[in-house]
Amino acid sequence: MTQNETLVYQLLCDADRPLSAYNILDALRDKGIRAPLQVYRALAKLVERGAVHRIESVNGFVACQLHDCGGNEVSIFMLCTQCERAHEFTDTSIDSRLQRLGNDRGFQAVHKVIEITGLCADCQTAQTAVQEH
Amino acid sequence: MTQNETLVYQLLCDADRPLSAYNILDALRDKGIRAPLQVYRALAKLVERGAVHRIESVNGFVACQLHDCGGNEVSIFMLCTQCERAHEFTDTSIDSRLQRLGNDRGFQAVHKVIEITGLCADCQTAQTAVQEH
DNA sequence: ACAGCTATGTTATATTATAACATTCCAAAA
DNA sequence: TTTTGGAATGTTATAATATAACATAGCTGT
Repeated sequence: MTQNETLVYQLLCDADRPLSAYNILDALRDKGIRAPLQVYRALAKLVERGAVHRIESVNGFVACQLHDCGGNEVSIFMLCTQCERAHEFTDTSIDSRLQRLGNDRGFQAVHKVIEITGLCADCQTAQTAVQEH
Repeated sequence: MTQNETLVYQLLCDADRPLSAYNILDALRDKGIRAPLQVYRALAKLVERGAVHRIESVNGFVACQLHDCGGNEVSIFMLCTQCERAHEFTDTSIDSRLQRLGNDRGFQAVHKVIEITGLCADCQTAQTAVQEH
């Protein structure tokens, strides 16, 4: 990994939620990162390599949470609108079903995005507690 | 539907691919649309009503292609990088599996995004033809 | 040394989206 | 009829996200 990629990757690993490119830029200013392109270039490489995933729904980036995520299986993200955390899963059955849906139509899939936005369990209970209060 | 919503909706219905908000703005300038907000406001209403879907992977918008798309089932989009067309499907099995995946973790889903990017059947054959040529 | 490739840096600009505030329009209550 | 309250609209400015174009540096194999 190059210098800039390492910086960006480490930051994403330490973060507990997806970061935008400009979040990253701001966080790494004192480490020598000065322009958006430096961040976007590092991100592009990391994403290409599967070390980082782009979250389309929030225009953000997270470090891959699955050690075995070689890019073979689709990652499924659950995104909490409250705490902003992103949890990553895979599901073989959804994966193969989606694959077949494409095959049936002769569609040659290159990239798949599955993102669920809502309230995670923790934030639901927190919210209920406030309401009952 | 209001004036602006009608304009935007008609344009999207006539389009054969997702349009960006600024595509729409440009196309409707001579119809009285002058500012991004007019487009974004119309889009927000149309999306809320399920008449239009936002495509996260391309930051674009398409008219719903499913007459029965009441918003109950998740829409699955296949996006061709060549012709840029977006085809919309639903799949009960993926839908319920995804729902269960959320339920198992106590996640309260509000919105789901499923988008597959790649080459549609037509563009694959077109591309093969060129290569063989 | 030098040729070619990758990474880097820098400035400018394109694209996507929203904030803040003023105005108009219309329907329902007085 | 007037008023008044809400929705829709319009306008300007600006925020947030992303890429183009070009210059430089560093490294590797010949």
